Parts: sequence; C-alpha cells; structure tokens
Amino acid sequence: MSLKSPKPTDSELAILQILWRSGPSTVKQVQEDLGKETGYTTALKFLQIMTEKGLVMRDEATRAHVYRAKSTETETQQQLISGLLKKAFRGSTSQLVMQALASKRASPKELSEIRKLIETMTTGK
Amino acid sequence: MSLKSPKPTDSELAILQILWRSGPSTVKQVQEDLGKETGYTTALKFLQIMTEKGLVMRDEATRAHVYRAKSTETETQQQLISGLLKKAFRGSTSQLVMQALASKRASPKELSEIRKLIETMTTGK
DNA sequence: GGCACACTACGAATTAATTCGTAGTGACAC
DNA sequence: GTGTCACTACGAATTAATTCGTAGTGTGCC
Repeated sequence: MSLKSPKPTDSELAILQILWRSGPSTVKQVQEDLGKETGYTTALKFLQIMTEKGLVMRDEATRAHVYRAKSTETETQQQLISGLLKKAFRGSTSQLVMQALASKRASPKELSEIRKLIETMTTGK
Repeated sequence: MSLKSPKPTDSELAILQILWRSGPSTVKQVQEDLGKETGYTTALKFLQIMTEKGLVMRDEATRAHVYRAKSTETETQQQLISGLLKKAFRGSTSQLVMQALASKRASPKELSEIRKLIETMTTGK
C-alpha cells in the first residue's frame, strides 16, 4: 500500500493517466501524449516534481530516464473518491453514488454491473 | 442553473459547506464555525475572494454583510463528480460508483436506497 | 460632539502550481 | 578527438491560494 502520496493536481493526474495507459514512459513519450500545447521542459519539470513528491518513480538506467506511476490507477481513484466523499458529501457514500448516477447517465450495461455489485455486498457478507 | 462558477478549492468548499448547513451567514458566524484555527480576517478574505469568483453572493443591507452560497450543494456536488469522472475515471460512471462503494462501506440502509434508485433508472427510465 | 467597537477593505508575505529558457553532459558518428 | 544532438538539471517568472496585520468607517452610547 502506498502509505503517503500527496493528492495529485489536475495536471499531475493527466500525466498519471498517460503512465497508467501506456506504461513506463520517457519524458518525450509523455510530452507527446500531452499534446503540442505542452513543451518538453514543462513535461520534464512535472515529472521531476512528481518524483520529488513520490507520485512517480524514475529509472535512470538508460540515457532517457523512464518514469512510471508509483500507485496504481485504482489506488489513486480510491484516494480521490475518499477525499471527495469527505470534503463534499459529508461522508455519505449513497449520496455520492446517486449524484454520480445522475451526473452522467450510466448505460444499461453499467447499471447491470453496479446492481450485481450491490447484490454481492448485500447478500454476500 | 449556474452557468459558470469556478471549481472551489478545498478551503472554499469547507466554507460552502457551512453556508449550506447554516444558511446565509455573516463573516463572524462563518469564522466561528471554521474553528479557532482560522482568524477572522482570513475568513473575511476568503468570502471576499469567493464573492469575486461568483461562488457566494453578498447582501450588504445590514452592517454585518450576509453571505450565501450561489449554487446549491447538489449543483456543486454534481460539478465535482462530473469533473472527477472526466479527470480520473475516463468517464466511466460505473467504475466511479464501484470505487465509491468500495471506498467506504455503505450501510445496508444506503445500499437499499441505491438499489431502489437503480431499479427506477432501469425500469422507469 | 466624540469615543469605542464591530466590521470591512486593502495589501503584504508565503507557499505551491505552472511554464519555459538556458546551460550542462555524455554517447556516438566520423 | 571533437562536434552534434538528445536529454537532464536548474532556476526565473507568473499566477493563484492562504494567512493575517493594519487601516478606514459608520453607528450608537454618554
């Protein structure tokens, strides 16, 4: 378990998304994925800062350092949801879930999955 | 509908919580609710900045100005969920819901409520 | 009238986020 | 060997968030 990793900013989260999707990457790869709006040194700086914060890990074995996310996507999602729950929903999971369902209409397939999960939680234990 | 209100920071959200809970309040009331750690002028400054940003509205009719949240709690929750959905869950509502349910175990009562909502969404439309 | 108080306004100081320019460095071609 | 090029490191500049000190102001009490 990642014991302590600061909450990533929005920009940092965008970079983590890239690392989760593409796996360990070089600065160049990350920068290209971010798009032309972001300069190379800007991407580099972000990755350096994220390394300091412990959000990513750096492999310096090769000339072009390779970065990878320290926490998994699920762990980070967990952290963000948990924070939002506390900050904006007074800890009410059901309120959060209901707002989420209202926010963007889930597909029938998704609703079915969720229903199954609830079944499991209700009966299963 | 509130067309454009910037995303509140964590501190601002804490103040909005107070306004939603207690209704329109003076600086003094907000500051006291925030606790002794927050000075009076700090609370005042926050409310002034939030007024500039359009997060709260100020009634200057009385000597002690009265502030109230511009958006409802639900609208703001909606905005935050929507942002998180896009930033961290690639738009997958079901993933977000499942993480939320896993994050903090919902009570049987809450699970029941959620199940009812899903029933409604599935059948009723 | 004039003072005290309760409030508001303003602006400084600090820290973090973001963006990028410039300089340093090492591998490799020739 | 030496120059090129791709990368990294460092630090400046800007903007926003956060905290608070100090000054301005108006209402109402003696």
